[in-house]
Amino acid sequence: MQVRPISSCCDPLLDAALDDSAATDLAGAFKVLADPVRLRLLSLVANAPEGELCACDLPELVGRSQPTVSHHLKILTEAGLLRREQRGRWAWFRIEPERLSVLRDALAP
Amino acid sequence: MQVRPISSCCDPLLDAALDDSAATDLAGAFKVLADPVRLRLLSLVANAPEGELCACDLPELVGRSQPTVSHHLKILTEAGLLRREQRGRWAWFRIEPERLSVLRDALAP
DNA sequence: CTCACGTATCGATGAATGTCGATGTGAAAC
DNA sequence: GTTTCACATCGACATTCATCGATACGTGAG
Repeated sequence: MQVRPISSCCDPLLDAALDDSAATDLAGAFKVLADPVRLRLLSLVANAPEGELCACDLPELVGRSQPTVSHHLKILTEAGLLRREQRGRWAWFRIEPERLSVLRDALAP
Repeated sequence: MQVRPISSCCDPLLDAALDDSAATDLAGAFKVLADPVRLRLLSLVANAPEGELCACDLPELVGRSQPTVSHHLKILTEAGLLRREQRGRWAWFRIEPERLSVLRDALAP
């Protein structure tokens, strides 16, 4: 999946008609959230004890193989929804909550 | 695409970890918004002069064939985001704005 | 009843995407 | 240097989906 960082692209949906390019950008952002495994990864990291989670625990938590989890983590990170930090041999992830507010604003009335 | 009416399925993403079934429901809702043509249809209807738009005008407005537009309108209607009203030979569409707030709440902090 | 027209459905097709086994990469431990 | 381990990338496959031409459906007009 081609992923661009989620960024403010447009007025709220109900306030102004989208042009073609803004619609493509916004649809791309929603596509990142349109997968159950990615939503679970996001919510697991967001609700982790210290606000962060080791990638090593995620395949078992979401019931998918290690390559599949790695694939989804890359998409979430490239979208800017997760921040990756390497510690020794392990990768730790945190939520970047501001990115979600961009999408929330696009749905605002 | 298999579409279910968008309905509240879960606490906000950042407040509680999603279980498998809630994640599937929420992902399905975001899938409806994950297409640029559907987003343009939504915003065109939402910003129409009288709050409603005739399906007959939409293929030209979004640059897609009549069957394609009909397909997307069905998905949006089944998701509950649009309301369809038949008038004679024409179909008119209005926004159902409450459905968007379900998704906005799922992204709330 | 028949025709005209707006819309929905069907069938086919090409493109995108989720998935996983196999393998590559890079860093720490010995 | 070699081994081990965590993670990323690759290649292949099956599935899903957007798209459109052809056609069916349904409603109002004549």
